[in-house]
Amino acid sequence: MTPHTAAPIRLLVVDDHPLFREGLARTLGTEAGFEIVGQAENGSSAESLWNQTKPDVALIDVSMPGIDGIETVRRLRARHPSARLLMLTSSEDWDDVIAALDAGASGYITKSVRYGDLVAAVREVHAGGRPIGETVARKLAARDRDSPLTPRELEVLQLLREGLSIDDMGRQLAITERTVRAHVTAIKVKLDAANTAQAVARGFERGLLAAGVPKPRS
Amino acid sequence: MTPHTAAPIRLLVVDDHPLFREGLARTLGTEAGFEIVGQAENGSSAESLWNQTKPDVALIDVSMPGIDGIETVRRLRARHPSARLLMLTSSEDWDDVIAALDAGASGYITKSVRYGDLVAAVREVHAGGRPIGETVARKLAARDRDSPLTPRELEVLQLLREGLSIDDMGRQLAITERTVRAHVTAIKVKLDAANTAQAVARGFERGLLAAGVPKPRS
DNA sequence: CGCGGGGTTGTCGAAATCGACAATGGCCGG
DNA sequence: CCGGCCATTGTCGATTTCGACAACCCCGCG
Repeated sequence: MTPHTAAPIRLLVVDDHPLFREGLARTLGTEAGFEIVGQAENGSSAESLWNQTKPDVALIDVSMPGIDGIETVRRLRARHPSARLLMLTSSEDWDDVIAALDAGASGYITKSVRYGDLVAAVREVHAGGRPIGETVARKLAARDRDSPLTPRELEVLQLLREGLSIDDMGRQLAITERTVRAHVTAIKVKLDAANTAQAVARGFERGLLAAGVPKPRS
Repeated sequence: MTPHTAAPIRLLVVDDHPLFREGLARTLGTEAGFEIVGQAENGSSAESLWNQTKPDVALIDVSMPGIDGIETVRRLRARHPSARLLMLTSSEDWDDVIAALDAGASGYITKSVRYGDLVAAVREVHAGGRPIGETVARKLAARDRDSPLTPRELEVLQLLREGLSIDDMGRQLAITERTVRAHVTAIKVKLDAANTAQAVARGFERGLLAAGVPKPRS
């Protein structure tokens, strides 16, 4: 069972839910070849712990209060380009998947996987691989054709979802109402929607909008 | 600490996320006075396992594919009126809180609590208490103003999602535009939305609208 | 039987959105 | 270098929706 591991994989677990984090740490800690060197409950704590412990791999939850997982990845990446970061997520949010990989995550895995899959994923990341899971990979490949909207239009759709009026969106984006209307019109055409209301609905249906809370504005 | 516990609390853990369930089970299993007698990943499995193992307390996740936690509680309650069921939830959804307690859950606790709180809650449930957590309790008291939509309003929200105009909805529902408007207004007020667009978004966020395809019309 | 809530309808003017057109400048890839 | 896509802005009137009133009917509940 335990073939005298030459050097155990040193793990840092980052998750805001104590229950999950604790359970995960304890479970992985019993796994052969794994060593939990730290637990963090938020992004800033993760940063300082990384500096202190210099783990081999960090398991980072996507959604966290304050500095979220994506931002944490970005920051760690900036200071430690060789860091191996495996994202963990509960909901399969494609925006987050893309954002995470763009930010420099080595892998992306959902919390719905079986325990052994997670262990395998950690080992793969440690070995330099980029596990992203079958379902995630499949959807990721299909994201191009599933995103008929231009970046700007997507942005407008986000604001639309938040209930802003055309005027407010104009102010928010620092453009004229006319322009916003042009975008909204384009969105409705592209999503085959009769209303802004249906446009938003289509956004959710197509995964352009996540079910969670709207992203914080920069 | 004392290994010779007179009678350990026999626990059944029900959660669809293997990672979380496994971690929780292992962690609680090391706790003095606790014994994990089974793990279930869905409602039906939970039922049969309950019958087999007759646990003292069941930890049941709210959101699960297929038979969800609420329904599981309802079924277990029906067959085992004395069952002690502690609900676990990741998101603080008040509708679920109410539904769970109505269904017969003994307690309700969020996954964001610290580990010790969960242990305490399990013990409290086992002792016949009804822990519901401070935040949950506070919001529960205020559930009146969080009132969900009336059936009719929900129906209107569905149509709104499909992109129908006020007029079309009127025809569809065989009522006047004025009435539809009244419903729409009520929806926006209740969902705290500024637009129909945001109302739809809120519908998705609150789970009033499913991400799938709209239901076929009769 | 009265009370209250849900569902229904009405009116009004004010506000927002739509729709269809045309035009400019920037940037990327052929 | 040119064509095309994207973002931007403009104008026009027509249409839709909003918001805040008030009112009625029906039903279940105490």
